[in-house]
Amino acid sequence: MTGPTSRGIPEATVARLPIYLRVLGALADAGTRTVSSDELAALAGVGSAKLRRDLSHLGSYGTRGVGYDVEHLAYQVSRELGLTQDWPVLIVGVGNLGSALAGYAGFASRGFRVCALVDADPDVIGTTVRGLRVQPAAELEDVVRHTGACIGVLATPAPVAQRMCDRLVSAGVRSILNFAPVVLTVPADVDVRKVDLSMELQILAFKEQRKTSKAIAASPVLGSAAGGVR
Amino acid sequence: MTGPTSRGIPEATVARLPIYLRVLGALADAGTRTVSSDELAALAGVGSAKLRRDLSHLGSYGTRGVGYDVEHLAYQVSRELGLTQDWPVLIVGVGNLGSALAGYAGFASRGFRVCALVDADPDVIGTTVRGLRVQPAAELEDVVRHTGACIGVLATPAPVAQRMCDRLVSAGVRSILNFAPVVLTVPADVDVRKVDLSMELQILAFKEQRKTSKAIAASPVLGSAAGGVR
DNA sequence: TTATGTGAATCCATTCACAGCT
DNA sequence: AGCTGTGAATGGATTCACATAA
Repeated sequence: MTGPTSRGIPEATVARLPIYLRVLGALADAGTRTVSSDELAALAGVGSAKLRRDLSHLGSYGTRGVGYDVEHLAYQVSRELGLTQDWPVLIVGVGNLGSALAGYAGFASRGFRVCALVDADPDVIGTTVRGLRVQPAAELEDVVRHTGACIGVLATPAPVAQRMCDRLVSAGVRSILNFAPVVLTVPADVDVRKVDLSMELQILAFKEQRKTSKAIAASPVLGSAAGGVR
Repeated sequence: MTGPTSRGIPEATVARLPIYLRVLGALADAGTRTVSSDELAALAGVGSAKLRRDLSHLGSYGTRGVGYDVEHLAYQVSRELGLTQDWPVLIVGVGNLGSALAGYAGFASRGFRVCALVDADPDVIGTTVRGLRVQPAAELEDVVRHTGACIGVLATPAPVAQRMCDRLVSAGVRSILNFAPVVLTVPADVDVRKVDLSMELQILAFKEQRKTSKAIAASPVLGSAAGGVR
């Protein structure tokens, strides 16, 4: 109804579009004009059937017998993700992580513009980080209005994250990227994505543990002692 | 066969265990002895049926009519994730992000011990970051052997990430957390998890875009101009 | 002939609803 | 009476396999 593909791209597909976009960018930089679903899938680390299904949700941008035009597909993916426009981003909390984020090159290259930094610490307020003056957290609402920030990044300590989140929401921010190790409560029309650095490590630890115990079970000597009771 | 629950916890469940663990920790700190699936689910931001299904994969640690013992459940989740042991972590690349990670409190509290930092930049080598001397990337293999590092964290620029990854793998590291914006190629027995900071923002942008266009379509004035062709 | 796009089958995850235990 | 743990139903995502188009 609303668009070319009767709007409704699966969540799982959206989560992979940024990967495809990155690979397409690398291909374009290398001067590649055309790419097949097999090649693109291999570079992105997914199966080719999955890739074709994903792209089919955007429309028919491939050519049978040939493949996809790299430039054109990259543009279509960009547009679908909303990256053809400029997104002003406000970072709340300018500690180690916050200042690393402020300087992260991957943001600027995708249309994300860090437009303001705020912090509550008097020692940090007023200092310049990556060319931006850190503003007082007390004036967060003014900063949002003044910069037109659309997306808020929370890089504060856990105890104040919910409070800062509430203030972002009441100032009109409806998309939040949360690095603080807490589960935020927000109204239904606000989207929160959480990046939890230690969570990722925990999942790795789980898998590493399984690999290690499998290796022990497979060991002729240790295996019988550990698993072979009976 | 191998354990209490015939090994095979769904991927999706494993990804949520760290959330439950965090909430359980907060409850324990607050002195709560017992928690029901409804309460725990609400705090974790999931449905209670999903939570009970998830926990059922670990075993029967609840008491009908009562709920779960906070301490005991936290221990069981910890154990399942492999957090009752110590995981030496090596960070490769000590730029802004790498040094932020080196000081991240969430690591230490979950059994992850940053055991070494390496970098290729002569200006950085030899400096002390978070109490650790930065060692030369040239000696990466020696550092892995000497520290017994199990998990490698890649926080290098994109162009060198694959090379550093290869060297980690050949030195025996089989679990890698990748912050560099590239898709790494590794042997089948190596696990890689990728944290892509701009990817998360891109997904938010996609949703924000949908919200905005929905708002325009719903607007009596702008709606007809934007969407209602024909 | 080659490689896309997609029905159809399959697999996995979520949700419902309630039997069973305390 | 209350809450867990789980069959059964549902819903999404992945994979297969091929009709279709260049």
